[in-house]
Amino acid sequence: MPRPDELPTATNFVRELVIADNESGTFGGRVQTRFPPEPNGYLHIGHAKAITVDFGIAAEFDGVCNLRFDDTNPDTEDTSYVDGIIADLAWLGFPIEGEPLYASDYFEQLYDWAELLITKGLAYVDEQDGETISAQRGGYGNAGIESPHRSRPVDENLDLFRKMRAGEFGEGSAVLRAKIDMQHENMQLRDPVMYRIRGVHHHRTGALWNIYPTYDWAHGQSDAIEGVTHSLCTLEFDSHRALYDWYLAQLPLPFEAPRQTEFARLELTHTVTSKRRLAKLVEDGTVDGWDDPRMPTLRGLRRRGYPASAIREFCNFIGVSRTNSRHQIELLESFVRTELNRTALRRMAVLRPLKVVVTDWPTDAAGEPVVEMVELANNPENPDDGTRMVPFSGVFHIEQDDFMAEPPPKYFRLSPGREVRLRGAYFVTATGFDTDGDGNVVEVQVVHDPETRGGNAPDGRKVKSTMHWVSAAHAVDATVALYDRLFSAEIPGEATGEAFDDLNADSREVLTGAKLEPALADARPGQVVQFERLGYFAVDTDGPALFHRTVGLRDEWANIQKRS
RNA sequence: UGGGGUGUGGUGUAAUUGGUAACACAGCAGUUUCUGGUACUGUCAUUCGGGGUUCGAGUCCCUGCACCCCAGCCA
Repeated sequence: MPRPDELPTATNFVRELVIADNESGTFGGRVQTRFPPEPNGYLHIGHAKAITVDFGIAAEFDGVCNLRFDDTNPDTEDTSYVDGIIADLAWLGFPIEGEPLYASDYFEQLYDWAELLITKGLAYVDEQDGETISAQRGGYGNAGIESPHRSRPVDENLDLFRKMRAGEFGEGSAVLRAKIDMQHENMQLRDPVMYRIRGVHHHRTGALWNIYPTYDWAHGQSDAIEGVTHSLCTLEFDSHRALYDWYLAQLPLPFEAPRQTEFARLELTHTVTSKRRLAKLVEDGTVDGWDDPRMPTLRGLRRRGYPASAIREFCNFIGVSRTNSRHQIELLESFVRTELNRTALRRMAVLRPLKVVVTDWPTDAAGEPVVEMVELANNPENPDDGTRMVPFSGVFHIEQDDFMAEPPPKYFRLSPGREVRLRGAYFVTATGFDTDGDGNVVEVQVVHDPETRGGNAPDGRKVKSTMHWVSAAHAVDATVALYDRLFSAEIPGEATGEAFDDLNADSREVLTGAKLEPALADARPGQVVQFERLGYFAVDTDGPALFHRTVGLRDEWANIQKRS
């Protein structure tokens, strides 16, 4: 199978567009993009796609991609998000050099340009309230009504606008509007608001400004100031493009006007990515925080153990199109498995322990059970990772799932009278078992074949199953958190219209009695290892007393059970 | 309701720009295997519906249909 970084990257319409621009010399062969998050939340998997597209296109054509914070709305923005976004970006593999850019750095230029529009008779101050303005905008197919202030003289507009800036008007008492066309079929062009009055503290400009530009007035102009050529954004801005172009056409730009191109945002099954919903999950305590391993945030995925490279490869692979779609989260998981299969060290851990006693196990001179060390590969996919020694003795734990008193067809694991292999150790055969009052198996007795030491039978006989195990006397205790989809429905909210109706109440199962092989005591925070036959598990930030299941292994037995 | 956008297998993305549907995931059937993992092999669509142009259409034309976006002083 081709390694992820060798997988063919399909072309896409954005790349084709840039190539065409370069051939026609539209931007003089220059390519510049930008990634423009608003600092009011943390980055999530959807941003990861935008990031790989924005940075990827720039890199591919030897251009630059700047990180620019779109901090035009002080109501919700905060420096802590700025720092968080920069950190997440670096983790994903896109460290920024030097200082990031901010739309707020251009407030003065934006203001000057606004006065220019007023002077040209293309903008006016409107003192009507929001509801009135909204009502006058009309509706789809319905006429708009012009504001009574629409035709006030330039001087009056200028005077009013300067007073807005000076803080002489109260919050919400006036706005600056572009004078375009109240009958336009594109609602975005029905005299959009350019500035609103806000009396709140801005995370960078403090109390300097009383007025703040809207997204539409700030974004294209910021692109132009920076020399962006290809302004890539998501589909919902399609109807804003006409406005983007209109503003730019009225201004004396230092560069050729940038051009906006929209593509579909990334949606995943069983996942929500709207900031509002993610914030609510945190606020309601449904999850532990923005970095809860169940969150689709970059910090959540990171804590869960998702390798940044796997996320990048996934984003590169899914392509860029204009089709609204939702990718199966299984595809992302397959990229995670592919990467982890190559890189994760193998270890043995028993999540739900069942005690097994080897009744014919030898004792030493002191009458203690003999302890043998068996050698196991750290990663069969990568011999360079070497081997480790694991203690084996007469009492050990296996997975409760790995023994059945009455095995169904196709069940290959341990059951009375059946012989299986303990990975790297011995062939054992079950001779008996004990149950508690409820009929649960609480102990299994086995006999071992000394000839099979190391895991192979000299007579060449085969067993159907190889199982993992952990010596009881040497086991390290740990807690393991198993995760399932946060939302049980493929499309959260599809049935009822409310995503939270589809919350999976069992998205986390915490197992406190897990038994680990000794080597795991040295696992580093954040390290991801494979628990053999179970899946990949990430060491918690606080150390190996807690593991998070990143993703399970593909499970043929589970499929067989599902079918019957 | 006006405008804009999008329809290719179960899912997502391709198709040398009119030349006989590719890749991945999922599924199914096998091979290999000291992980029921990995790896490998095979199998799984005629391109939203209906017309038309053409030797030839996923690509062009006509006509329906479905879904998404736009009426924040959010981005």
